Amino acid sequence: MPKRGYHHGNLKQALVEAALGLISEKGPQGFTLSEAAKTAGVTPAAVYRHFAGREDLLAEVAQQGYAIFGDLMAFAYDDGKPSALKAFEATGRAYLAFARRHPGHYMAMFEAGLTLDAHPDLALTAARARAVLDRAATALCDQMPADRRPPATMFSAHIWALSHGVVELFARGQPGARSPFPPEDLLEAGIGIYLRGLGLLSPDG
Amino acid sequence: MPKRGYHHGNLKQALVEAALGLISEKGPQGFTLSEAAKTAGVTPAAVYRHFAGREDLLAEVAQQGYAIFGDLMAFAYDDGKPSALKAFEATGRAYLAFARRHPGHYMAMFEAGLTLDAHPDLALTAARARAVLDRAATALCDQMPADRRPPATMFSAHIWALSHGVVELFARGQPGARSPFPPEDLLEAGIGIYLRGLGLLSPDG
DNA sequence: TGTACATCAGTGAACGCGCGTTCACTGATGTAC
DNA sequence: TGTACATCAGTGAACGCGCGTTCACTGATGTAC
Repeated sequence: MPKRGYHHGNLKQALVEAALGLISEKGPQGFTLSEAAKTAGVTPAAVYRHFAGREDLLAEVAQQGYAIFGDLMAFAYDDGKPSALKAFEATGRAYLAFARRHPGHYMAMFEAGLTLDAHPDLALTAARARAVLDRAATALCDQMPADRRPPATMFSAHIWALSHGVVELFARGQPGARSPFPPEDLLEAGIGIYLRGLGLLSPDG
Repeated sequence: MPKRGYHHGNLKQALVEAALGLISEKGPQGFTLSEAAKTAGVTPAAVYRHFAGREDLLAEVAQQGYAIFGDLMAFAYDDGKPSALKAFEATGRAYLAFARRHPGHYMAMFEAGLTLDAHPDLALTAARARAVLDRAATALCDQMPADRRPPATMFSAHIWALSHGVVELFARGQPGARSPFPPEDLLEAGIGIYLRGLGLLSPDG
C-alpha cells in the first residue's frame, strides 16, 4: 500500500484506475470527473493538479489502453513465430482477449468519441498499436501470389473490423441481444473462413 | 406545411425527427430531451404528453430505425432474386447504405445502450429486422454441401459483425482515424473474400 | 348555424441535482544551510 | 541534527449551467345538442 495522508502519493494513476472502473460500469459517457475523484478519495478540484480536465483524463485512459493493446498484440504476434499464419491468428485472439479483460480501456479507445487529432500523444500510441496489426498482415500477404494479393492495409482493416464488430455486437453484456455462439468461436471461425477465401488455408483446413 | 398554432399537429414525430438530428450531430449520449423539445419549438414538459421520458423517446427513435432497416434489407434481398448470392451481397450493401443515410437511427439502435429487454416493442421490431439477414444467410447455406455448411446464424453473425465493424471504424467522420479505402469497397471486398472462403464464389471470382 | 361544454395538448414556473471548473487557501513534504 | 523556507498537492466553498421531471394552469379544438 502506497503511503497515504495529505498527499496522495500517486493520485494520477489512481484517477486513471477509478475512471477505468467507472467507464466499464457505465460507458465512456457515463463517466464523470467528479465521480472519479470521489472514487479516488479526493476532491474534484484535485484532479486539475494532474489533468487539464475531464477529456484529458479520458485521453490518458485511452492512451494507456493503446499502449497495453499494442504490447499485447506484439506479444501475441511474436515476430511471426511459429509461422506467419499462426502468429496472425494469435493476434486475432489477442484482440478479443484485450476487449474482454480491459473493457474500460477498450471503451475509452473506441467508444468515447475522442478525436485523435486533438491528442497527439494518443494518436502516436494508437498508430504504434495499429502498426503491429499491419505488420502481421503484411507478413501474411507476402506469402500470397503477387497477382491476387490484396493490399495489406485492406487485409488488416477487414480483420480489425470483424473483430471490432464481434466485440460490439456479441461480446457485450447486452441483454436481449445475446450471441448464439461464444464470441471467441465466432471470431475464430470468421477469420478461418476469411483466410480460406484468400487461399491461405486449404479448403479442408 | 402542417397546421401550426397552439396545438402542434404532429409533435410526436417532430420530436423524433429533432432527436434524430441531435443524435447524428452529437451522438446518442449528447442528445437531451430539453434540446429536442426546443428544436421542435416546444416546452420540455410538452414531451411528456407523447413519451414517458427521455429514454422512451430514444427507444422510439431506435424502433423507427429498426423498422426502416428491416424494410431496406428486405427490399435489397428481394426474396433472393436474381440469385441467393446476388441478393445476399445486396443486403450487405444495404447495411452500409442504411448506416450512411440514417446515422441518427443507426446510433440510436447500436450505440445508445438501450436494453432490448426493457422495451418489448423495440425488441420485436429489432428481431424482425434481424430475421431478414438470417433468411438471406439460410438461403445461401442451402446451396452449400451439407457437410461443410456453417450454421446460418453464424454466417449472418459474421457478415453483420464485419459490416458493423466497417461502419464503426471506417465510415464515421472520425478525424485522424480515416480509412485508407472507401468503406463500401472495403466491405464489398471483405464479403467477397469471406464468400470465397465458403466456396460460394470461385477462386477467380 | 349557434351555443355549451368536455377534452387534452401545450405552457411556464419551479424543483432538486450533479456536473465541470475556478479560486484563495492550507499544510505536508523536501531541500538548503 | 536542527531550523527556515519554498514548493505544490490537495482542500473546501462557490459559481453558473443545463438537465429531467412535476405541477397547476390555460386555451384551442372538436363534439353534442
